[in-house]
Amino acid sequence: MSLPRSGPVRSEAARRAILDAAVALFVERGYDHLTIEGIARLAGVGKQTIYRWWPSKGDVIAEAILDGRLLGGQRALPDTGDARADLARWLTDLFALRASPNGEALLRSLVAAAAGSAETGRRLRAEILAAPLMGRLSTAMGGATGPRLESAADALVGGVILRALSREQFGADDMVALVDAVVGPAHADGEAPGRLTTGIPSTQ
Amino acid sequence: MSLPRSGPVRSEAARRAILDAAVALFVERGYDHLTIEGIARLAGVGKQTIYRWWPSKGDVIAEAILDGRLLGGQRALPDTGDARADLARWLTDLFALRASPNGEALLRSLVAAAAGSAETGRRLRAEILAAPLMGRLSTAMGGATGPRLESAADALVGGVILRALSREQFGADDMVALVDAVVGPAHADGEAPGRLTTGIPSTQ
Amino acid sequence: MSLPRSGPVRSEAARRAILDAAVALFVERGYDHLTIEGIARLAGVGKQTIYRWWPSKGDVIAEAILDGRLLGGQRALPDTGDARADLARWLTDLFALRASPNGEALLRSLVAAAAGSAETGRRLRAEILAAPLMGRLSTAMGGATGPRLESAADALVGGVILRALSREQFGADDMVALVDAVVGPAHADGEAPGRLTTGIPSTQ
Amino acid sequence: MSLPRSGPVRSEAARRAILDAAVALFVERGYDHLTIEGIARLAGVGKQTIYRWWPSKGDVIAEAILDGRLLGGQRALPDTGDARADLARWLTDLFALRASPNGEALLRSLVAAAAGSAETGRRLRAEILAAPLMGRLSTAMGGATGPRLESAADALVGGVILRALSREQFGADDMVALVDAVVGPAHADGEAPGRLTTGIPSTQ
DNA sequence: AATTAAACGAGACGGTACGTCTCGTCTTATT
DNA sequence: AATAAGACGAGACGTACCGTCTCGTTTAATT
Repeated sequence: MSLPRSGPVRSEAARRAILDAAVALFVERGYDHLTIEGIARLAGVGKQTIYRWWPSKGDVIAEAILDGRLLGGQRALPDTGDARADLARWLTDLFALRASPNGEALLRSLVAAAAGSAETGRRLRAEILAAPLMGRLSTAMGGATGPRLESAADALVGGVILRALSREQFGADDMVALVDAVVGPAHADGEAPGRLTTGIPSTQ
Repeated sequence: MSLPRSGPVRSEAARRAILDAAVALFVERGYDHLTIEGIARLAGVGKQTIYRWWPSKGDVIAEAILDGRLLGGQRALPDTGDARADLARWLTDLFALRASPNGEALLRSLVAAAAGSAETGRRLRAEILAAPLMGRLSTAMGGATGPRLESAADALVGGVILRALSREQFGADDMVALVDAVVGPAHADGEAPGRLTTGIPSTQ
Repeated sequence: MSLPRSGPVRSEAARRAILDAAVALFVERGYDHLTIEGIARLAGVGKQTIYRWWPSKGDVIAEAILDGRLLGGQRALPDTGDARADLARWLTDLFALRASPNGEALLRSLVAAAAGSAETGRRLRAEILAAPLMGRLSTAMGGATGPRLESAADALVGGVILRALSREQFGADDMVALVDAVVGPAHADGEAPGRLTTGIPSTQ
Repeated sequence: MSLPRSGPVRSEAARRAILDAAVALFVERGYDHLTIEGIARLAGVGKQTIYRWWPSKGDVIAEAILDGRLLGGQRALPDTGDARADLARWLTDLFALRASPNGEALLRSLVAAAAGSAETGRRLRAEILAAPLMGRLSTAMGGATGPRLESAADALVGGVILRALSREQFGADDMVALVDAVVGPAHADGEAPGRLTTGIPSTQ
């Protein structure tokens, strides 16, 4: 039951141009050098067209994330059969944002965007902590679910973010240590990895 | 062995006024509304006096952190004998930045500052991950040290940061779950807390 | 043949406010205490609105002169029938810029503006050497025109300016002497004023 | 009756270095780009050493003029026997400040300095209107002296300055016209130059 | 020789203004 | 009515100088 309305409808072309431009500038210069004027200029769009549909640059970025224009590839997770190694590998990729040049700076920029915009913060976590990660992590933890699983996921991703913020080197070994810290170390014998030895077999 | 130099010496009064003003404005308005002009105005100082000694507003904040003007109280950790509970309590405090009004927003602001300034990032992690936390965490983990301990600390603090960024509610229960995820769950019996109950020592 | 352009048109209100403010500050404080920020402040206008339309404060003043906001009254010339006396009187007025308080300082300020801005220099001379002066001077010189007339006008006005620059006193008598020097002295008898009495018309 | 004073005496080396630096920067960049800091830097001198002895940059320039570092060559006047031609030639030189590159800009800069500093104004006129010009001009005017002569000199030099301010072209012909306007035209016959040929003595 | 005091180089300080950039709002002509 | 364009008031950016004020060193005249 919406009011019938005449006149042109929202331009999808403009919307796309804006998001494309925003992503391009974000990747190139980072969140805090990102400006509405710059986006409008690059997109060939009037500033008002941006302000009409998004309240802030943070929300433009949030929508770009939702559209998969940022972080899109981050959802895929390798599957080598070794869940722990897969997780470590995926975290390494996250840290370097898929090995793109300046990927670590880009991750920090995403964090800055998240700090500045509630919507971006929500979406950033939702996208990173998406199904593949949670599934594999649950497996590695012997089927954990609920708050315990969520906390573990937060701990993993948060650990990576904290290292990125501190500009510390963070190599593959550290990622393994991080996974160990959260999932528990692998066992010397052939037993399934897991924190508990209650006899309930890890289904990994 | 520095070159002897004549001329007036750096004004400690100006330095203090600048850091005080920066902290006040940071707490009040957040990192991205923090401006050099605002700091200079409030501190009663010329802008050049700020630019003379700090390359950016991020470095001013970094020095404020180092001076203990921000996060100062964060180093203390309760000691009730129950290391796990103490850690959970301390994380709750961190999340809400010692229960100050807008404490969570302040934490996000610190993250934004860390994202924007390398020095702030380094110092933020260094100050948060200071001795008390590491000591207690090591205890709770059964004496872990080295990369394993650092990773666990990153995981704990990073988990809190990620939640803060995502604007999710994060109550005391969630903190306990986070500690459990990283340290391992408490035991029903009186045994020493630890991840493994098999008697097999952590080989890490 | 200009490109068709959409968008708002230049604000005449802003233009007027800027010129008014510039003139007020110029008269009050002189050219070298005139600042763009001061003009913007007094005019209630953003700085960019000034920079958008004028490249420098000199050009703002140049436009004010062209608008008749400065020197406006300078074009009128008394007409008592005695062209020589009229010229001397007018030069006296010019020297003291119509007897305004600080008029002489104002004249020096105009000279400073002319020295600093090409456009102001052009307009200053054009406005001062306007029709009334040239007409009367031509009469006083017995109908001179062309370079000879222009040179005489430059000599008269330049003489006044040089005295103003040197801060020498320059009274009515000196003005008469200046007119005499350029136009030639009055004759004792009732003959027409002029330099040559040979009856040979000046062909210059 | 000065108080006995111990301590070092004013450094002549510093004084010279300052004036040299001031002249160099003035010639290079013009009066309004001339700064005390720039002079101090180039002279290898503390700012206070300048402020100790001169109240403003205008007074530094005024002293440089007095020292003959600026306008030094301007006092010489050619002597070809034809006073009118000599004057025209000298005015041409003045206009182009002895044909130095940017000489005309330099003249305008001197005018700006004179407009801004009383002492510079006084000295500028005094130096330009020095003995050689006055002598030759008096000759060309048939022995005029006193206010009449001064007025004529002002008219000549002022005419040149006004043209320089207006950025008009001003060639040798115009200089001749200016001399004619002030001194009177040359005669076809060999008679002595002068304004009146009637034998009626100038009553001035 | 020791003392005293000013001149000197260097440069930190609180300020003002520069010219540029971006903000978010508003106005126009076009589609 | 939505758009591209862009003018507007506002104000922060980082830089350049202002004129004043320490500093520590150097240099003379006076003790």
